[in-house]
Amino acid sequence: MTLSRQLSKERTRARLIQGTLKVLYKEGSAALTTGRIAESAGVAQPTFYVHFSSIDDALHHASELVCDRWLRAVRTTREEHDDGDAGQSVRGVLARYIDAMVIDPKVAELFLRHRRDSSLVLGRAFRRLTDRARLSLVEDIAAVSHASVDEILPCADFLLGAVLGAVEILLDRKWDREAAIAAAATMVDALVVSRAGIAQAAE
Amino acid sequence: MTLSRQLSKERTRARLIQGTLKVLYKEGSAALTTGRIAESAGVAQPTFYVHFSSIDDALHHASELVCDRWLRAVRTTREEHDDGDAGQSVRGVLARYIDAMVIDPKVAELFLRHRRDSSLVLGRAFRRLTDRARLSLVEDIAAVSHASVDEILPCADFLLGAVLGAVEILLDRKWDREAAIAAAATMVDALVVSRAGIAQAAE
DNA sequence: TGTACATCAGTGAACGCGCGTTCACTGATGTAC
DNA sequence: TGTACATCAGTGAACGCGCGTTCACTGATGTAC
Repeated sequence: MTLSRQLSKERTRARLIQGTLKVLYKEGSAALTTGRIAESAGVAQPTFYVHFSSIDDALHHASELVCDRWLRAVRTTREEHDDGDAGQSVRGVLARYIDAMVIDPKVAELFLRHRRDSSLVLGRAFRRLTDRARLSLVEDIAAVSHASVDEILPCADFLLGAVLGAVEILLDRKWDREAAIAAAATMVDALVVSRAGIAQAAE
Repeated sequence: MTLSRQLSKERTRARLIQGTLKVLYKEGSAALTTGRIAESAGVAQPTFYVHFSSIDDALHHASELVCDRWLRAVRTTREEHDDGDAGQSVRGVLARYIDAMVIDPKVAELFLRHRRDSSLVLGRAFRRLTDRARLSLVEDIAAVSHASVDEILPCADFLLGAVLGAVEILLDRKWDREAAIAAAATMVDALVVSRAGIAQAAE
């Protein structure tokens, strides 16, 4: 069963991208060298340059993969237990966003670690993803609460903060999924209810 | 006006520590070399080794400085506008914690960036600081609300998340201080009020 | 189907560069008399 | 106070190492006839 050239090349490329994320997750950005990436992918070091022009190039493609996957997941993720409610309440919306991140805990960890670190290509990609997710989250929350997008837009970062806080707690295995989602929903509900006062105070 | 040897050495050492933080903040951990640190401190590169045995050693001392400074600040910071209320309400407690971080925005940014990155010595120090701050925050919040430490301890990460969320928004200059503190207080209040249900659901 | 040739993913070897690290040295500061 | 010597913070030069990067080469896959 010999693989076609194209398929074989695509597999090696995919392994290199996974290797990039794996080294970054396990050893940190200081250990992210072409040699370590290639080793993690099970190929010789110069093979890295057959697929990517630099480590930044590999990170760019890795971040595209990761971001696309997350955006797709947040659109399709449904609550496991109570399907009828899915996305129809604040709690349901938060559950979708939280679940979409927790699907791949290692990538979620990388996101939390690098989302404010613009010195790495990954950080800059995560920042763009954050901008998209923030707007999308506001729209979804507005749709299921008695608030307009404009009213809660100023709170966007706090809403996203509640989601990321829940994700963080789940990654650290401190709470179970239901409790984390409930806590995030409590905080978001309170913030949305007080939206008039907050919006007024904001710059 | 010649400086004494001891004073001169202490100054160079302090400049190297500041240089370490400055390079890390401006150029990221990838650019954190002994050469760049020494350059930032205005000394020759081998001078770095007169004061520190390695970059990790310098980071260790830098993190000690930063963490000590923050812990002192959180104890002494008082609200600027309404002194009478200082620390006597949930809002007052949150204001103290948030202000203590925002005093030095660049260090706060480094904290947010590296607090989950255990590959750097700084990250590990920040994690220990987080553990101390979390417990301290829970105690302070419990003292000003109708809740015991045990009741809100499970929520500790969400409380800290609200503080860090406010700090993040202030660093990004999206809100003013009052609005950010008010929003954090709204979320924390809601969480503390619902503490019984949350505590029950938590593992 | 079989053969001769073309393509190309992957590799070993080699290279220059920048880094961490060491060390003999300098000259200003400190000290003993 | 003055002098001779000791100390030591800071430095220029040199080193080895690991990294990114390049390249000629290999051998399996693809293709034309």
